[in-house]
Amino acid sequence: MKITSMRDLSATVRGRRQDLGLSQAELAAMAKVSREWVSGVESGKATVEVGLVIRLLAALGLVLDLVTDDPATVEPRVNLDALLGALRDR
Amino acid sequence: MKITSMRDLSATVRGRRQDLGLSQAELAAMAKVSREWVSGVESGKATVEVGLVIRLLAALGLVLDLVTDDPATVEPRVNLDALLGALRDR
DNA sequence: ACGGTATGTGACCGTTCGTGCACAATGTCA
DNA sequence: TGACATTGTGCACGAACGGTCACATACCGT
Repeated sequence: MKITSMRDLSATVRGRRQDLGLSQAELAAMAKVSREWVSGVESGKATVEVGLVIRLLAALGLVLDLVTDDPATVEPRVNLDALLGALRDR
Repeated sequence: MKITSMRDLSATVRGRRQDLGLSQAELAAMAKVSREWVSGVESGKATVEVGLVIRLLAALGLVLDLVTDDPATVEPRVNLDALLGALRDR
């Protein structure tokens, strides 16, 4: 599953947890976080700490794979529009 | 690149940024975060918000892929040892 | 319909985030 | 070696974290 937003992440977490037949409380105990925090992740809370997320994924038997978006790109390449836009109001 | 810890993530971010020929400041502007924050990520800070990390990876042209650790598993499967250990002191 | 479990949500609290700034340390290139 | 850019680190501040407790709602098997 490609993760480009918190929606993708939350959906994958919930689906995997249910596939494993775990409650939020059980998963929370395994990952050493609170049940409410798991609920937050599954509803797409974007401000959760990435370290805890990695722990959660490990408890679910999920591994993050980081791949380049554009396989053809070898030469250094910059999104100039994004860069200029971000720099405009500085 | 498989991401199982913050070390993996930070190393990948730094490598990719340098491949693109970007400074931390440029990358920070593109992802709309502070330069200091980027420095923290690249040094393995585990408490950074996952939403900002996703923005950063997008700016780097990187996509997260979430795959199951054990491809053979179809039936619900639980790491009972981990679960019991976590529940023990409750 | 009923009972128990599971999940969502809000408030409170102590802690820590992310930003911005300043300065030191490091790297780079002529 | 000497500018200059880049990166690391500490501080103060407002904002928000994650844990916990409480309660409401939703779900499920019988």
